[in-house]
Amino acid sequence: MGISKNRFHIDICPPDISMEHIKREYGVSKPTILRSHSAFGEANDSTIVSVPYSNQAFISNVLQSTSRYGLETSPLGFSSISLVRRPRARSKSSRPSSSRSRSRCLPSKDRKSGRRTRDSDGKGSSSSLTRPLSVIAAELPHCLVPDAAAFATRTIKQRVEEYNHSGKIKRPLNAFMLYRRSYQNIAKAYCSKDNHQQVSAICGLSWRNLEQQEVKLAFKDLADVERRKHGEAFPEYKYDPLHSKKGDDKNLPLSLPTPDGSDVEPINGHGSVKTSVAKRNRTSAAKYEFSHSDSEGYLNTIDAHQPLQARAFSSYPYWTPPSSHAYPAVYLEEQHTHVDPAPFQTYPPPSDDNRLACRSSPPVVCGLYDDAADHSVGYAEIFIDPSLLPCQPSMVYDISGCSVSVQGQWHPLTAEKSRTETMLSELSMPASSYDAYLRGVGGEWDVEELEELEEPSHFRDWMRQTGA
DNA sequence: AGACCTTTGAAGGGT
DNA sequence: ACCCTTCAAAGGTCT
Repeated sequence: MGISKNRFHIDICPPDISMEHIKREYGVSKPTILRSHSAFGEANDSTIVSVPYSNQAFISNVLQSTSRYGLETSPLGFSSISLVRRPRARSKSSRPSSSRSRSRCLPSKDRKSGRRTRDSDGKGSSSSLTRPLSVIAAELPHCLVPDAAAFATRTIKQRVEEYNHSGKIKRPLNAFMLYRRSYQNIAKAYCSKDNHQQVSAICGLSWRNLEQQEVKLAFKDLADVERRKHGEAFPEYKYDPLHSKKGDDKNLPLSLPTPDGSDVEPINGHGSVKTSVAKRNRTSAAKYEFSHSDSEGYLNTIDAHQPLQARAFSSYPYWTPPSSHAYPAVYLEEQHTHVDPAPFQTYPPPSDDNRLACRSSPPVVCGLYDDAADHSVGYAEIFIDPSLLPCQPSMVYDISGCSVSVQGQWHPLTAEKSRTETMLSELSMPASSYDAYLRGVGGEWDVEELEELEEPSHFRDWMRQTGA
């Protein structure tokens, strides 16, 4: 849904709320139903209600109500976003081969100058953005903020697996890319669609003009970690832009040794392999001496020094697909470490392969990344988006003996067990969701009868079996 | 189908 | 040292 200047739209799903309730809930006199549709392709019709906003009380009402209703767009200080679309670059056949896009035709200095011009002349996007995304994110607990620290500290095994999957070694993310990755979901809330031109513009504006220096320094530190870990995973990798042009390197197979010395298949990459052991002399001066095995300490260090962006790094231990706000999102993740899993619990988000019916059959149940590289004992953790629970978001649940983290707090509880069972029963999840939960995607998981999991001990046993 | 768009920053080669 | 280019993400848009 687009966002208009004076109204914003709420996706109420299912539409079991009366107009009177909407008026009372949101404090608006004339809500307008824009459309009804089947948001999940099933019987769960969704009603988009357009309501005006003009005061803080209304905003507060909306934010407090998002535990039950999905918030499609936010009223936080934004007017409509419109980008002045640049004329498309000439077709490949009609332009010089050395230029691949309009922007790339320009010197970097001119490109940056062009960005400033677009911003300064008022035609740029999100000129009404007045607060940095990190601050806005802290006020939108229902929005996902991917864990940049967890991303930057991905293990060598994870990075090699990514390389095996993509067939090429990706460049490490710089500070802005980490920042953009963290707050893109916040920025999306102010885009008409998942328009990444707008997302980039919003993130760029926030990063360039609004974000506090401490936040940027923290992301730069994470970028240093990302580069260092990338170098550890691919010690022979060397960025080679002259030979990495898309399309030009398709016939340039590279044989890259893995960190453990074993050979891998030749690849098409955006890097080349140095025959010598010499690597670039990294000029980055990490503020914190940090080993991957001590990511918790690293995060604590960051949090102690940079309280503002702690929200960004500690993040939330769950992942909420954009279109499934209205239902609890429950994820299942294999944890293989006895260390506080906070740095690892959100990355990577469920892939398309193991994401279960996020848009088709809420509640969502996901099997997350399974990284058994460094750990031997696996146990299950379940994550529930607290903003989607029909109760206070600060509650901590314990599902069948498994620790459950809510709002970044990790508490292996025993006292709240019955509450969880009560909560689950109150959710009235359709049988198909349980089925999906048990089956996984594409039949990758074993299917067990629901009855066998009614008892917590059964569930725990089941998790141990499947997690072994 | 695949390039383009949009952002910042890293890193390479060339001058 | 400076300039220029490419590419990291990412999904809609365009050719």
